[in-house]
Amino acid sequence: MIANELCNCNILRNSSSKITSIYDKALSHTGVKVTQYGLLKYVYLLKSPNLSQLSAALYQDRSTLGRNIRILERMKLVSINAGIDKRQVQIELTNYGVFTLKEARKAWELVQKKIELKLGKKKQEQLIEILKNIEAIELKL
Amino acid sequence: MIANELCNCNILRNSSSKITSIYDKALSHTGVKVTQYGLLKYVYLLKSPNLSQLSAALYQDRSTLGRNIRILERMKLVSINAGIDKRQVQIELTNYGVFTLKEARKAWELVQKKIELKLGKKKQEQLIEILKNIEAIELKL
DNA sequence: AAATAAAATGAGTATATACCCATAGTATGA
DNA sequence: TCATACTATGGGTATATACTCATTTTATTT
Repeated sequence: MIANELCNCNILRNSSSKITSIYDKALSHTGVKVTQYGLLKYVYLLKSPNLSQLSAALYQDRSTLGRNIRILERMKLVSINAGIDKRQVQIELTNYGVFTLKEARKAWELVQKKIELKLGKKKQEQLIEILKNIEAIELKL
Repeated sequence: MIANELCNCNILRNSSSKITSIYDKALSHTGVKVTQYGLLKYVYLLKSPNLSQLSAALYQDRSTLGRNIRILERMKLVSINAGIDKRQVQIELTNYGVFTLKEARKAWELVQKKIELKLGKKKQEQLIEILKNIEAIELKL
């Protein structure tokens, strides 16, 4: 009665997990994981944002972001300071954070290219297109 | 110097997260999340497996499985008993677990169909194909 | 049979994630 | 200006996940 059809959700979860571990291994010598690289990148791109700005840019929960950022702080990659508005925290890359971001960027470029080669340009583009579709889905539930 | 190109890994992570929350909402009235539904389904399909069998079927870490199964045990959805080989634990669905699995299955079918409609058959198939490619990737790192 | 190897699991530790609620600070409207 | 509403964040709690190491049991090899 219950068969084992492919679940869109679980195949995506599995692929996501698999590719995350590939990227993590490719970045491992830099000391950061691909998720942390993403965070550092946005702190850089948004030029010392506060948590709400970061979480809006990353479409992630603020408290999640807060926790993840505090890990980067422990790792001396970012500093967290009170903003002029004292409710806010201003997040800045440390020098070590900038250095690490650049190293991670090099490693990221390599693994990204390798994946693109393995997958081929056409499938790569199809994937992006389909995932955009998925992220745009709003089901009435 | 550091631009914001699309990262295969992060777009997959985001899509995975997004679609997980869609499935979770669709299943919410059954009391289980889509990941837990997947676990229940495999306990059913594998007919009271032990942890190693489950983790092999799901390509997941054994200790992860152990923790997730103990959550299902707390929820009275499965029972965990010692096997004949006393190292093993035998995992069985309770009656409530079977009932919940069936309810979750109905909800899963609905949301799965809705997603397929939104996405279209062609993209659906492309997605599966591409994700299989990704899961098969073995980079020498 | 005794020693050793292998298998199954659990526990410790850690990250990533989200939800809800409390609190502190700021802005706004009467 | 004072009460109220809004904003930014932190903390509690919970799930999902993986890695490493210890322990218990079983299997294998002298």
